[in-house]
Amino acid sequence: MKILDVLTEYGTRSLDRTFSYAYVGTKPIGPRYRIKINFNGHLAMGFVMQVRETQDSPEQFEARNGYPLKNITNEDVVDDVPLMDESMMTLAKEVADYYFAPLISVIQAMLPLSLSPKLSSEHGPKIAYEQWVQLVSADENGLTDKQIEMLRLIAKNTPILKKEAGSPAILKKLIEAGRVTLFKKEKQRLQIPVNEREEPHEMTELQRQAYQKILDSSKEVVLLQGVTGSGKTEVYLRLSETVLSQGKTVLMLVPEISLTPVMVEYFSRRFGPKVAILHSELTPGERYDEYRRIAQGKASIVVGARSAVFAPLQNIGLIILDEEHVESYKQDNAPFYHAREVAIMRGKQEHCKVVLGSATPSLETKARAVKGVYGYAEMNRRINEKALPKTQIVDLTDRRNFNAKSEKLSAPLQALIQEKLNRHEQVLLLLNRRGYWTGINCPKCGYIFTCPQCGGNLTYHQEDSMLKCHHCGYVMRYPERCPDCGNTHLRRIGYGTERVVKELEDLYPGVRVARLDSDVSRVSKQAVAILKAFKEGKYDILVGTQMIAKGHDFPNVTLSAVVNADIGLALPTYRAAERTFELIAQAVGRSGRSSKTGIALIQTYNPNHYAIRFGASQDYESFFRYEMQQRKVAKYPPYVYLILLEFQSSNENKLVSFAYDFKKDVMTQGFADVSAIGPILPYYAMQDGMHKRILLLRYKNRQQMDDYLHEALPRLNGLSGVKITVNVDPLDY
DNA sequence: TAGACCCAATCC
DNA sequence: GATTGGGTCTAC
Repeated sequence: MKILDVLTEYGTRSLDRTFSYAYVGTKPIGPRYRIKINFNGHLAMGFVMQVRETQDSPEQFEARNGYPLKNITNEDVVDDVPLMDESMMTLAKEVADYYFAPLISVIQAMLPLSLSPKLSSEHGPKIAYEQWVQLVSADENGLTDKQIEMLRLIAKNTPILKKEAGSPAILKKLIEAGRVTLFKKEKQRLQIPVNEREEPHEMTELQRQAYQKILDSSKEVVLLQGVTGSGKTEVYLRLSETVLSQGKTVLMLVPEISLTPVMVEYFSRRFGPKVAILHSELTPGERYDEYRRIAQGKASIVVGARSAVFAPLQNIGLIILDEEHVESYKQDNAPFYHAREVAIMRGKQEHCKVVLGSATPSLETKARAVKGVYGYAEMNRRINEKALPKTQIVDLTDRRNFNAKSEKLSAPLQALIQEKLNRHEQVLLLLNRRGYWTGINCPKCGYIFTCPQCGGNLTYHQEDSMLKCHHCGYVMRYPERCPDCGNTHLRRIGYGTERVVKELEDLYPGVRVARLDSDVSRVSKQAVAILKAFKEGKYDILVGTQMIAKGHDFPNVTLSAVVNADIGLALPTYRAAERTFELIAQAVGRSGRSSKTGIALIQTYNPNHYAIRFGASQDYESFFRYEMQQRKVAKYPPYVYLILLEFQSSNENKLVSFAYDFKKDVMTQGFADVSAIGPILPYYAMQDGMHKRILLLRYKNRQQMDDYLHEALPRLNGLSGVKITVNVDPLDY
């Protein structure tokens, strides 16, 4: 008798183990096939982990194990082939292990909906087919003129899409006459623009050295640190060329979806149509097609965002993570994986180089490069020796920097914008806050409009006159009066991107201002359209959140300004300074990328803060040294590891005592160098009726803590109705 | 006393 | 995650 050990589709900790079924079918079956199972009296999707033989009869099996086996028949087998190859399975196990995530939930994160081991995959898109017409014989004898016309068209263009051939009735006659046949072929739903081929650019001396150093490095992971404008992309392309010429494939990761089209264009100009795209904004159908195209070996380059790290490429020769420091590489819901870490796991497994590119590497990566764990290549000058832009810091606490026209845009900034507008050059304004006013309260009774779902602050959006919660998505219409005291005069505080646009339009009548933040880019393709229009000079000023600061090359921008550099500094995370430094450094790097000299301006209430000073002067090395000291003193990464545990329950009393019990359990293990912060109320303390507490573990010995948690989580999970989520290497707190 | 409701255990 | 079964509460 064949026994199947299967995972169920449910990604919970208590079900992170296999269940056994008897296979009585005849169809091929094996590891990584999906089957439909009867699980506790209901239908569910199962995922086969192992097939084994037993000599036992069903009765003997039941006597030996204490439960009867349920049968799996031919009808229950979903797949004809395994869903993934063994190496992807090994990767899934490693990711699940590292992130304390149920294995099935990692597998589900890796696969497009249609191939995912869950029942809902049955409603996913199917393979789309197109009908094609193939010429059999061009013999025109006995055909009508209309039929001959079509036959000649087909003869000239065979094979031709059926719908392009013309009248179906005439085509039918031609088929009956044996002149042509129909066949069907898989349709590729995602149309990737075809670009003209381009010869490689001559590399500069610095690029050539970096390229060679990466190839020669004995380390598998190499940090490529190149200042903005130093031409990292050309190095990526040359490395890819080398790897492709060896018959291997390339995985190219970019931090944001809006950067994929640009990168795809670079690669397709250089290497032609063997590029596939994978990211979460593709339609499920497009994603499915691209996934299969990659799995079938029809693409040798994959460009994509975070989830593309799981692209089913075979024979990988190179993985590149551009802008390695960007936090969007970390998934912000379970299993909380970081594409950089997964890429490194994959690189190790496939024995291929992993190149981490950045102008301002994350402290973790830089520290490892300094220690020699990673290889290191540097490009410290811009192409054509272009000077970095001049920078100016404007002290917002000094009233002399303001005039009567604006409370948000200082006089020096106003003057610079005017100067650039006069010269028909472009301006980039960065503000890390969406919306119009960022807070509403009642000056009479002190009532503050907060989110009833999660307690966060509500932001007023003028676009649709709504109050929105940026954390959980709660929306309400803008109230005319205070719900407490009825006062109709509400106080509006703070400002976001929408308000800055309004301010600019008032200050410079006739100016063309575009805005780009996640409100705008939520409408698909809007981000790409706005970036393109701005590049083409259809706008004078682009206002946006950090999504406009990354990777984009705007040749005509000669002024970039950070409207309020302090927003990031106030955030409750150990990375506040690093984020602020990055934002400023990136903003400065956006200005003056072509022949014109650029200038960058930083408005801040903390003009002497090291993150702002070093950011403005683009002095990464000094920032790195200073911030490393801070982290060492404060006991934060990269000096320690972090794990964030989140506890959830509807019963607050049980929740709190459970959280303290957990902490006690950790702290009484007698581990050295372990500290725990909390349990504390998280910033967002409620979520659909569930209370939350968090516990932050800091430790030095990863192996020790891993072993402990792998034992403790199953033991303590689900006790007294408290749910535990684990976030390994969290970026907040 | 039947039905509603909640909680914890179980799933092969 | 879905189902079940037991315990407790509640309305008439």
